[in-house]
Amino acid sequence: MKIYNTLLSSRKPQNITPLDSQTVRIYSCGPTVYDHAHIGNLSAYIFADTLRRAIALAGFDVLHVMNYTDVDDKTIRRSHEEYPKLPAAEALKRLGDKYIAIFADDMRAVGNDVAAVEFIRATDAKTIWGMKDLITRLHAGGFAYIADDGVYFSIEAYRKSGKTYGQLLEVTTGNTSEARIQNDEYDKESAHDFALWKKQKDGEPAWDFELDGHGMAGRPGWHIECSVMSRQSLGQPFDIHTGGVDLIFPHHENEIAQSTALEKNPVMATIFAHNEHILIDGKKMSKSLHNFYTLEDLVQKGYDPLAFRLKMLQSHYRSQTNFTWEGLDAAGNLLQNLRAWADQKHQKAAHKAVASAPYASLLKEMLAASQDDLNMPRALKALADLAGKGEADGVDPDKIQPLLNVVDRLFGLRLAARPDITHAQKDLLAAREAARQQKDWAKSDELRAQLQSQGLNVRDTTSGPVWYRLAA
RNA sequence: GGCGCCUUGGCGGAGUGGUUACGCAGAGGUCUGCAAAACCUUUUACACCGGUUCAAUUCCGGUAGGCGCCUCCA
Repeated sequence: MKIYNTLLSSRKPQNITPLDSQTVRIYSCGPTVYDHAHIGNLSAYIFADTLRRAIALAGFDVLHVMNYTDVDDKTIRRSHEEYPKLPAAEALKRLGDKYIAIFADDMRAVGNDVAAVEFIRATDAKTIWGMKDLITRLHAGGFAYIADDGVYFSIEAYRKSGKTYGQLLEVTTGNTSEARIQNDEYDKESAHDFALWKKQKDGEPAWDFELDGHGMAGRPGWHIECSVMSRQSLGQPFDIHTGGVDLIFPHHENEIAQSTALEKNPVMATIFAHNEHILIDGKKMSKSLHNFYTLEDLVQKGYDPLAFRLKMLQSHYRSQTNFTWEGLDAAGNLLQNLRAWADQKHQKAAHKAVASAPYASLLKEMLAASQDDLNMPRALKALADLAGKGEADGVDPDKIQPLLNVVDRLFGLRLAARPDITHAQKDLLAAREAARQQKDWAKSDELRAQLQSQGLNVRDTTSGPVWYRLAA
């Protein structure tokens, strides 16, 4: 199983070989829970979910952890807006609870297996303790310094210790943007230094912290959260760190620096895997550009969240995908066709003995593609071949279910457990067929209209009528 | 300004130094009482200009256009 590694030392698809030779340990940067996730956010988690699925199907055990960033500027600001009467800490907690619940619903809706992931909140007591502990040790080790508004990490100290700041991206003074230097409003010593801890400002929630005799009540910086949560839950180094390409720098670079400053081994994770962004009208989808959609927007327009998942799987995770309604329509139609294929398992008229060899080889290709840097478009081609063949030839009642089970484990499209139609609907179907046999076309068409009103269409085959469900 | 990436048929999107993926959509036809997501056929794609090669969409160089990161960000 190969996956592309963003680390400069690799920058190519790399074999996944778990450090403990058995369990692949994955850490995925999760959402900041201050608002609904947009579909670009969700695409990152569809990527992480699919990666875990492919690794598991490749035969490894997997330990998958994802964090919730539930304390930062945005969450604090929003918590004041939504809960102005509550104390700051309580408001923040409530806001986190609310958007975590919404996020979890969105995750399930797009087919991500939430039960397979361990979620951790940045404000969990254990995480907070761990961050204070790490900051204290970084300070003692000379990698952190205290400024008026908080504690900062010193890139210079890190470099002087012989380690590389710039494992994911060449970092030089030459590629520091003018904006970053000019808009620098913090008390840090040099441009790339970043906050480990921020002192409390008026109205902000705060955790007690004393560092080297200084009262530092405040809150953690963003990067330190992931360093601590990943180590607490997975150990260090671990196998794969995922996130969107926007997190490559500075977030992941900073995580590496914090996580390895005090270690002999400068490796935080063996592989860093990043997904590309969704584009809208050729531009990155982002909250600041106001060109984003939430899952709710799609649902309100009548789209199935799984059609969005399928749309994402139709393009490679490392290529930018332009999001269009037309494209979502296409994915929705494909999803409907796949469901029609899967639903044939309930119908004798669509059953037919099929040789195992073609099923087996397509299954093999499907898995091979997923293990080749998560080439889901290629895997989907194999699935389409299989499903297309099924529609043409009928499905084998003995082989279809085990096959659907594997298809679901890889794609997460929920094709395996689709229910049969009701007895009443079966009776309608039989009555229509009887009318047809008697060439009572009027009655036959009337019964077909009835079925259609219940979302069922019928096609007449040489072995009898086969139903399929209309959209939704 | 620095670094990196991309450019494939109506749309989306794989892939390959020589044999027209795949999905969706359109057209024609088959089948059908009519239908049907069924079947067949079809719409002769690889930004542009050079180079390497027997042969380039595929390799190299350049041009144009686009995108991303360098600042919160999936």
